Amino acid sequence: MATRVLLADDHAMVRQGLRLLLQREGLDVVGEAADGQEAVRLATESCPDVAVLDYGMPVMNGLGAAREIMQTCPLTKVILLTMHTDDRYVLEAVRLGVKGYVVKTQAPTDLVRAISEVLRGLMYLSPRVSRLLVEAYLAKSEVRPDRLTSREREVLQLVASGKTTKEIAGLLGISVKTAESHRTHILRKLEAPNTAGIVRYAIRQGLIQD
Amino acid sequence: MATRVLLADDHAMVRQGLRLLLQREGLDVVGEAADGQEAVRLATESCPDVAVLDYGMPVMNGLGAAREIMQTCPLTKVILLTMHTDDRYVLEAVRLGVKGYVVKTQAPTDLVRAISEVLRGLMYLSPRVSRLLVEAYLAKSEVRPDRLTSREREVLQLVASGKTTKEIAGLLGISVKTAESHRTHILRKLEAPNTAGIVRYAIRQGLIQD
DNA sequence: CTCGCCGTCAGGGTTTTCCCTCAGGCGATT
DNA sequence: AATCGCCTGAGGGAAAACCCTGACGGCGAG
Repeated sequence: MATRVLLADDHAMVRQGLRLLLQREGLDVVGEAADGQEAVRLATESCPDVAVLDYGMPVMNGLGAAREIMQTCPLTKVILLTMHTDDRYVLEAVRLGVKGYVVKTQAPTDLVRAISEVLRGLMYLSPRVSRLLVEAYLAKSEVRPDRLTSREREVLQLVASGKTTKEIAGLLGISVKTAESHRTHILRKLEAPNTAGIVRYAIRQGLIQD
Repeated sequence: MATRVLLADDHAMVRQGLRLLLQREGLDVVGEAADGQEAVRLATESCPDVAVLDYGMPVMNGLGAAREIMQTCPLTKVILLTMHTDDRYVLEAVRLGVKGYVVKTQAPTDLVRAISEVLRGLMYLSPRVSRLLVEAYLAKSEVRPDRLTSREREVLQLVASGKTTKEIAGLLGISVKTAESHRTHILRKLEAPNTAGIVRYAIRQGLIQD
């Protein structure tokens, strides 16, 4: 019996293309979803062997869907499909128990290989992704989530929403120097060169609306 | 002789999927590009019948690539492939001479239909897009003060990706003062108070990745 | 052929960000 | 008790962003 695969991506065009790619490899695509919730629903019904989930989907993103699917169908191997190679995403996903992490910029064979590997009980990460992980290991002997404190996250949201340091100080009832201090710490922890990096991070994490 | 198609998308996986979709329809995919510049280079060499360009690509986006391709190969019909249905960009693309505007959330048949339509000399817009266009036409008497020029959009992308004004000037081969000038105009047109607003706008419009 | 928009560049100004260092209080962990 | 992380705050300086004004050549529309 062929391997049963669930495919989730909000772009129907991309989804169909991937379906063709997988079918050509002899895989049985048993379901397609356009968002995370639909993916969870379909997975709950069929509990496929593999669930290939796009990271950036509306309603519920790939990571959220992965969490729920792995709870209801522990035997389903989840592979995340993503546009970016950000190491923090990978760490979060791996910590959650995702079996594969594949970047869309890679050749389709990468996804096919990922599926066969996770079916054998192994974990598969796209070359670029694993390289990032290795570099992270070498750089700091331990993989650190580099999490922001709650206060820093609060400041982060305000910065990303366009507030100046002075405004933030006023809003939080602290001195400008303190707000500035938080801002500096955020830049350090995120390894961002400037405000633009802060905003992109905040949006990626869903901390602010668009 | 089969229709010759150039395919440009930064995600190799998506690109391959689309290639399969198009080949299944009897189309001849004569080239694949991972960014706008590569697409322009390949198009200049082969001048295909149709160029299917993803909007959100690194180095040069789909609209920029479309502009250059249409200059060097006037006979090549350009179809933009995009994640978003933003009316402003549709209008700009149409004004530029793009023959098709297809949204990735649509079924693959939408792209196939678009190709056959533009080959017949017609214009094709995805259903959701054309509805927005009609609405825009109806409300046309109003002026759009916040429409960015192509140069401004170029600067916008660099700002949003974290580049400083000095770096942007170097990258574009213009003076720092000119880059600063563009930056100022962007802030005005977007009614944004600072960099954060620029980044959020760029991400909303899908002009930069993550 | 004007007129306006675009892209180019400049001077000169204020404000904000970015980057150091340093330090006290406070709560939790060791 | 001592240490550590977090929040708080400050001084001071370099860089970048922000905001005016003004200018000039090009190019397309009226």
